[in-house]
Amino acid sequence: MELDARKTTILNAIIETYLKTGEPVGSRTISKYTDLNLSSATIRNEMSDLEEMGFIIQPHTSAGRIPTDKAYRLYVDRLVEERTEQVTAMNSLMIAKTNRMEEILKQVVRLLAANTNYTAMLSAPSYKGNKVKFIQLSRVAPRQLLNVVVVDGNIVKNHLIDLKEDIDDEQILKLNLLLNTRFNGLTLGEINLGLISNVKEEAGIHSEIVSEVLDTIAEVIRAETDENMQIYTSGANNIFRYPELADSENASRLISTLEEKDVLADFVKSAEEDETSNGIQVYIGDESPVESMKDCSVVTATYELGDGMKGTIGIIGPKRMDYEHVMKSLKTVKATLSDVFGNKTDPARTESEDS
Amino acid sequence: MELDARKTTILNAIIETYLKTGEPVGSRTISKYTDLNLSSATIRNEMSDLEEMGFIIQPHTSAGRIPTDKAYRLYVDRLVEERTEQVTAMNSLMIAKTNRMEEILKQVVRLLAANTNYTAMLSAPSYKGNKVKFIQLSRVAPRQLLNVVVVDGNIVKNHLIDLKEDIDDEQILKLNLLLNTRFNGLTLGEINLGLISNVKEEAGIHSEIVSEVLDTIAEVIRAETDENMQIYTSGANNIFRYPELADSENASRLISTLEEKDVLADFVKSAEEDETSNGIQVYIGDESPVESMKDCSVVTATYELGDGMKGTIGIIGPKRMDYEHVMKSLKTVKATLSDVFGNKTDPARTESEDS
DNA sequence: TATTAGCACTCGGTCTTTTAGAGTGCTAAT
DNA sequence: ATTAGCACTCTAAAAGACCGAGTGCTAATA
Repeated sequence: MELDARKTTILNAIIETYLKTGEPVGSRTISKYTDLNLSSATIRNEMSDLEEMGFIIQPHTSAGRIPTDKAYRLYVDRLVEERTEQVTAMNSLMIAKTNRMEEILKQVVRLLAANTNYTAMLSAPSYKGNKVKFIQLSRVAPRQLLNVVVVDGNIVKNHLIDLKEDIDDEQILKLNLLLNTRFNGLTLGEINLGLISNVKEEAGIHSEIVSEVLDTIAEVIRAETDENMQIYTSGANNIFRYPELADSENASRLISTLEEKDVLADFVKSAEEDETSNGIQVYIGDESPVESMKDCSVVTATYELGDGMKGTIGIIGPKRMDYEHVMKSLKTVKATLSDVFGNKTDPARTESEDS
Repeated sequence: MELDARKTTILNAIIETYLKTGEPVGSRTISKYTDLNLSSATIRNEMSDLEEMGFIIQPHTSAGRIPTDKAYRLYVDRLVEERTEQVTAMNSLMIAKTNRMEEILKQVVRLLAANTNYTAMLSAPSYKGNKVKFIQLSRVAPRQLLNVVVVDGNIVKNHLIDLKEDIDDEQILKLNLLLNTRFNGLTLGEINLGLISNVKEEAGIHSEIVSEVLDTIAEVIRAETDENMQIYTSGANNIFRYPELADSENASRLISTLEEKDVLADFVKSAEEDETSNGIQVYIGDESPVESMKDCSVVTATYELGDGMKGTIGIIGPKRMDYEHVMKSLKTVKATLSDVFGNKTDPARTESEDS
């Protein structure tokens, strides 16, 4: 069977009506809603076809129809094509001036949730692949060294090292020189255990201390490549706005996922991998890799701050979410973030991160 | 009217039964449950008295009675008195060895939630009042300085400073000297704007740069005294276990509070202020300063890591929570935390924090 | 005087029945 | 190909019936 123009119109009308009301849509409604001027009987026939084709289903015999995931997919794909590239300045998105990146991100995610009435998530930009710019050891106390690593994007990592034996200033100087010569310009990913053991040998003298120091650095790096991604969420309570998500069974699982951020982190990671042309990704129901979101749709976008720093923003809502609005909002936020943080000399960029 | 022994016994029976079932308790139940050997009629008379005294109420005419906040308060106070000081080793509390403080805290809060079946919260230890141990400026790029501040408790704060003009090594050295002389040994709270403007004058030369640097430091400190307390929560979904909290109205508000951590931060702060003898605090219903927890009870405990570093752990649950178990768990966690982190040379302590 | 048995009464919860209405599928007419 | 009409289905909501837990009161009892 062919999905001709009329069927498409009808299907669209069904989807849009359902997005608004959340109630199954009947033939009579469509007959009035569209400008097709068809009687409900005709619509019924078409609907019967559409059901056969798997685009809509009846929750029960004598109810109207609701869209299936397949229908949503069609709808979203068309939306994406239309590329309403008009990134309208979301004027409600007035970011209060703060210097603290973290605060800004929290605000952004809050705004996003408030603006859409869905749940919003945001992963802080991660700086995997950024180059080491500066390494420094300094003495804090007789047997305590502070190790600071600055990487591209002005991210600062630091770590305190407790030593078993003393070390004098000259040795520290030497070590600093060595570290900078060997590691500068490398990405954290490139500084692997092999390289580190190389440097250990090279250091020779005081290998004990060097070893300790390098182990610490290795650990910092490992912590980096690990999945300790910062994720902020907001508007979890919005799920209660949508009865189909609000039953305690489902809500409980969702809340749990949102609270224990690690599942979200995995999600974000995989979302960053399946890049799309316009950077926006839509997961409808089962398409999402997260079990607890089987009844939701998730729309994500990746934002970039230059320097290869990337993060992800996402909206989690019912399948009948207002995809158009959500995608527009995400685009706006994406643009805004790049705008605010993209500029190298912006003070907000000089914010440091913890180790 | 007097709250005599028999009334107390009956009230206790009511509370304990209600804690278990969550259903209003009738006279007949009590008549069987207690070893008083009284008929339901007698119990009814007593219950009528207890109601008049404000300890129990009927949700509706023909229902049993449920305890009021006043009754819970009585019950809890007695529990506290009994001081079951036997901090039993919560053997399920096997903290996996990790070096990252943050990870440990997250695990602790998760365990606490799992162990009690309520919602748990935990504030990371804050180091207000700790003394500056070490300050260092170093050049990262021609017009970029890295400012590192280490305070007692081995907390590292750092901040990058972008300069408008160049600065040479000698000047940096001088500044370092100045900063350490003037600020070492002071608490972050003591380094106020007045002192900073003093130092600014003292520096004299290159006041432009010094000014910039000091402003940055001032900002770091301000950020500290600000309420940017780290708070972890777990088991928010547990509220769905208790029907009296699970209606979407209430759940929504609770979830929202748990997600936007700032209200919790205020709570924690005030909880740290009203210290009790045994360090455990119980807020029943309206006693809690947080609006959305009017239908909950909250039990908090303050833990200390020496060095004056303090944090708070808390349990949020229904008023009919198992106070005894909760308090025991909190005590155990409190002890465990001090144990794990209290030791100065423990590697976990050398963890740094972000600025 | 304190306790208890007994009884009428209340009222929320559950289960069943009824009803209204939305929607369908099918058929016959256009 | 479209539509009007009709019988049929099924849900949600309303209405009623009923149960039972629980109470308050009174009169009997120890």
